[in-house]
Amino acid sequence: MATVSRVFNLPDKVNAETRAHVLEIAKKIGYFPNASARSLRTQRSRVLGVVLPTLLNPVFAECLDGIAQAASASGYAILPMTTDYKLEQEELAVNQLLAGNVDGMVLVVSNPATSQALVRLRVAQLPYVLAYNRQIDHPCVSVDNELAMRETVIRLVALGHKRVALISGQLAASDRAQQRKRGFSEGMRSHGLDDSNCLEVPFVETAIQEIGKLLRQSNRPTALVCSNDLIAIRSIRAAHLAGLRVPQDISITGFDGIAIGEDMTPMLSTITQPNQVIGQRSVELLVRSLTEGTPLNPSDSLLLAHSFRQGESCAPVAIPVPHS
Amino acid sequence: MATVSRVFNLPDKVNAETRAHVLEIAKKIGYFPNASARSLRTQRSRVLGVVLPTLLNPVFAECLDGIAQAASASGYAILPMTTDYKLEQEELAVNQLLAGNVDGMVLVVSNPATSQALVRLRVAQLPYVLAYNRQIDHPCVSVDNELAMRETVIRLVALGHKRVALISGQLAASDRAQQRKRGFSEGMRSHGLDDSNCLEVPFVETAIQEIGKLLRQSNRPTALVCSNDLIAIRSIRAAHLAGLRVPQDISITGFDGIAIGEDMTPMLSTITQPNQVIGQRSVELLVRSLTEGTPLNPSDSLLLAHSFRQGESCAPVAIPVPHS
DNA sequence: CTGTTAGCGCATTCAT
DNA sequence: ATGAATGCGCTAACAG
Repeated sequence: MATVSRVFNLPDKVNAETRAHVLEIAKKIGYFPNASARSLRTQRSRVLGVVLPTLLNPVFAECLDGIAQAASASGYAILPMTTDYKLEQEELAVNQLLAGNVDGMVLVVSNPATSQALVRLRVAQLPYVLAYNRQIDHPCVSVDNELAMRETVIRLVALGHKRVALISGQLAASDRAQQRKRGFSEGMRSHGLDDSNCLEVPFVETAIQEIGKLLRQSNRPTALVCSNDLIAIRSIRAAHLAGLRVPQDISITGFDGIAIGEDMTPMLSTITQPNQVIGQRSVELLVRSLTEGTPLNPSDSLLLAHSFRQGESCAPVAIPVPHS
Repeated sequence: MATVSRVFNLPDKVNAETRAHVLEIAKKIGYFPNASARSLRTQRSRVLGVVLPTLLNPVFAECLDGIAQAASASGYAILPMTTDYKLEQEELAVNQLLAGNVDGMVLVVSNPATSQALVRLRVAQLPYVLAYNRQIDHPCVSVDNELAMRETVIRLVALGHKRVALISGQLAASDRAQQRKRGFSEGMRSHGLDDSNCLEVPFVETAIQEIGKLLRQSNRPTALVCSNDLIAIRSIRAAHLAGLRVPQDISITGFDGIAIGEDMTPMLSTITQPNQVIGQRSVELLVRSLTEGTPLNPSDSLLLAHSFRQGESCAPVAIPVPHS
């Protein structure tokens, strides 16, 4: 019995032919170690919990793909839960995962600074890594949202745009949205431009209409900076519905770099994050901590490089306002 | 100890004040039942395995979302694995899930008729449901791919199209692709049209170029029927790159009904499947079988309704060929 | 190198 | 309605 256990866990500590014999019989009778018993005995499940807002935004599906890959490569399974950006669900998910005996968690939360879910994790002493979030008190894997947005504003300004609006998702539900807004404002103000043109489109169902309304105003913006790709895609749609050509009549940028943006026409101009890599690195941090038994610190946080995908949804401003 | 167990599992079988007392103390010391011990004892993990080709195609992300919802609603957790359409990975995933003590599995396989993974499941006596696949020997939740494709061909023919090409993903890696091709052929032949115009684009990287090549031929098709939405989106791109307008110069249809197709311009005309519902129903079948202890039969299979989303990527053929 | 033993935390008899 | 005892299948410590 102990020998069989060794064959599966410490194969070197058992004689080669004994091992072969055991393996042969195992194959024959279809035996393999029972995961629950193993977990009970070792107090480790080799399962990682994953908490994401939704799988319906490809940015998180891509990230989960990376998480799944990295976990699998390290011999871990994953147990994903979605929160739909709701705080209660965030806590619920963490509790269920905690009850599920996961060894650690990767999560994307609404706001790390105020998250009760994270408090629970701290108390439970469970290792965790935040993905996409960025906050001084937690180990995070993310990009520099502010910087990326400032850079984008600079690009648009260089193309001659002066009336630029930010189209943002629900600000309260996401620290990323807030950081991106901050970056937008900084970028605009540093050029002496008005940063107050911000449209929050909290509901998917009505987003296109609301953006359309903005675009039909007489003094409409010449460029839209969107806080994520899904909103950018809807903005492009809204522009078309309003009779505007993208990018000739209006420039539009996104944020996230979801794969499908590259196959659209016009190809989405956007800030790309390495979504799969964000997932992978998060898992790697977690696994390293688990393996080495070293606790995870905020100082372990990773800031990954973003980049700008040129795309086709941005162009120089159409009719430069005559200067005097 | 037994009382505490009852409080968590059979609350009615314990005195109300005893229960309250236990619960209070549990809260205080942060106690909750250990999942591994419970699984070991009951021989059920309350975890469902999920095997999908990839999360990078939104169709499966949407389905997984449905699976996660339904599982959560029934008190089950899910353990997803992706196969990237590879047979070895399919088997590997099933084996790992089997070793992981899952109570049942929802899977999307390449070909149910030949899948070794399914043989393993049969042998292991583990309940499972196939999603998207459709095969007489297994319990499946799917739509009628052949019919949907025939209907689509009819629509295009009604718009005056005669030279219609099928753009398909890797046929060998998916029974759906084969069924859809069959439906295309049947539809074309029933109208006396040439059904031999089929382009297989196995690799994402080169798909757009290959489709572009087809579109630059002198006798190019006036409509493309694509075997999934991702390919349809790439076809639209290829058409634009070839200088063709969609739908004025060429009509293009998809299959799957991924949400993002609705926000594109032109809005994707496509056959929509109820992706989240496919996931939900699959889980419901599984859970019912698990709960009632009744084995799952091929006769439990569900055929869900598809529908055609009108979209904007189809139009009457531009220059009808003069008839004599 | 292999076998014996104990106990991980729980659900489930069987008593009470 | 509650408590005491057993074993789910495994790993780890120890003995041989």
